[in-house]
Amino acid sequence: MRLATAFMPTRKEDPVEAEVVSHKLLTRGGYIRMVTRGIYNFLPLGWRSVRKIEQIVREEMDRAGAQEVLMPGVQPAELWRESGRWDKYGPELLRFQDRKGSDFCLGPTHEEVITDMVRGELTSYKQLPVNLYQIQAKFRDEPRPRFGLMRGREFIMKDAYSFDVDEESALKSYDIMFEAYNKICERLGFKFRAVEADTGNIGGSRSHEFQVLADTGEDEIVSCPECGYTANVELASIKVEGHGRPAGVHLETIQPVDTPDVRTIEEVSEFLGKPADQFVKTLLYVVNEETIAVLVRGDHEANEIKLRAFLRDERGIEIEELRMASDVEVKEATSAPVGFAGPVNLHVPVYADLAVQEMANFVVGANAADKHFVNTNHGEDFDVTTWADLRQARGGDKCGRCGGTFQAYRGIEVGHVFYLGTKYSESMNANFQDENGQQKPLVMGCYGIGITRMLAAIIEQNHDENGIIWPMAVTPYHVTILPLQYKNDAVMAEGERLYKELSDAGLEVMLDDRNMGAGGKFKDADLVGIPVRVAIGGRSLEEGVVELKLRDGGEVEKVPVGEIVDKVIGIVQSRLG
RNA sequence: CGGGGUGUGGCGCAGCCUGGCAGCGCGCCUGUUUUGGGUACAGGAGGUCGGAGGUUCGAAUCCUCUCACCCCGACCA
Repeated sequence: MRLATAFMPTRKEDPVEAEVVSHKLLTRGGYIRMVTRGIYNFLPLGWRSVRKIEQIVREEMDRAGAQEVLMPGVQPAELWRESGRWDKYGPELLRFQDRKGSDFCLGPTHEEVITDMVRGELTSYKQLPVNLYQIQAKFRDEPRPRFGLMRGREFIMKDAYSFDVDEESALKSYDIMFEAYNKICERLGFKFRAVEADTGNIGGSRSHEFQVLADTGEDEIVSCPECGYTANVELASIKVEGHGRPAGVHLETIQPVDTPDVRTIEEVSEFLGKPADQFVKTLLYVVNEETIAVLVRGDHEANEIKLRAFLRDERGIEIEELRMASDVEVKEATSAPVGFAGPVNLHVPVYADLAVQEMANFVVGANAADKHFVNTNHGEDFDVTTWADLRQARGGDKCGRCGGTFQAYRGIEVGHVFYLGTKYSESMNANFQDENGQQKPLVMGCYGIGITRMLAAIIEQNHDENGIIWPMAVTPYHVTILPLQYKNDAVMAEGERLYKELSDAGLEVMLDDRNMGAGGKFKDADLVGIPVRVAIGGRSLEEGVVELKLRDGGEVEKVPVGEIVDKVIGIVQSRLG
């Protein structure tokens, strides 16, 4: 590609709305442009890298025995009504009507369509297992798109769906996908972790996320160096040492204190001069119309996913609705404004996190405006209905599996694998006949990879202050040639020669034939991030050499013009593996 | 959805408070200059000031409504 006529609009300045480095560099480097919030154009360079990522994913999916299909972006409401998700999915599902007034949506995921596609076709156990995938644009009307390609509303995803005869076989399919995802992340050069995860509203029971480690990631994960247990903080189980208060601690008498107009833990903590870990937070939730209280230590975070699992598994509650109580409901339950809720004389079920069990003489809200209690003790001043692990894990917590100490990381979720079971096949009547002639629902799994999110994640892990540093596997071009003096015919001719010979050898080559100064060419080359750079200057050319430099480091190397072609080919081939 | 903010040539911004010629830097075009990390000078093109309504002799500026976008909190590939 010749830059003189290429559509590669680079910029000197960061886009004002960009927060993270991948968004800044993709925009400045001429890879993407925003069309409207959460929706992007992929310019020629950006699209080349997207297609390379797609191709790697495609190769690994095919190798794992999956078959590629393409489903529509526009989906009829009937299928969603059949699965029950038309009412459950919420405003993230973009809905609209056709000219006849029939309901449609833009596909945020494709369980319904794929189940519809195979039902009536996969009718015998002899046809199974089958795994189908597609690479296609999804649309989710995210409440808050941000960070460029990391959380768009329209994004490219690879989604795969497996169909098996029973759970055992389905878990084999799951493991095959799990391995394929590891392979894909390795080929893309990611530093990543496969972590145990929540299943969200896709449904199902077993699930792993593939998290690329990056400080800008939106997810928090913890990992135990002792036993290798790694999980999203939403899910990670925490071991609590011992039980109850430390022996010999003297229990003080509960006392009310005035706390005028201080509500949050930080405010009260500062006001009373006590650290947050001597507070107990009282959070009110509404479960199916009933108000409940959840207690966690002041410096801990309650975890709605654990709470949900606890209510379902330990309390046997069929959860229709679980949400934080509204201001009005808080007032009803505590007869105080928001910010002063506490467990003393609170007439709702009280579920407390295990960490609270070890606390004594702590501070709680007094269920009255501008008042808190100090020296509060569970068992003395209030009763806890049930103790449970209800908080989010964090670095330094004890591993729930082995008692080791968790390390915390931030991650970008680029992939997610689910064991679905028969959730969709049952609701949508996708059955097959087993070897005994019995009708059985297909057992399913589903597997997603955010292709365009991966593009952003690669840059988050591969950049410096000057720009992108592409891994050879996904760079839009392998090598860039910079003839530095555009009025020097010998320099330009040498550029043309290298461009032709390297292209003829099968490499993807960029030639900066623009009529501009050397400085601008160097700046753009660093920004755009092509891994191999060959600079041709008038003086060094007279000495019979050109200058080779790799984007990921090292010094400029002078290479005789007769050797440069073979040398570059060697570098590119060795890096492509 | 809740809270905070911004909309002015392609990009980044000033002007608004206190109404009176629509400006600056970058980029772009022409010429000269420079020729190894965004050279310098001169000339030039390009804007319904997000939109609608109102106040006024006069509105980018004041008022009302509206739309869009950004940032901080609950979701997900």
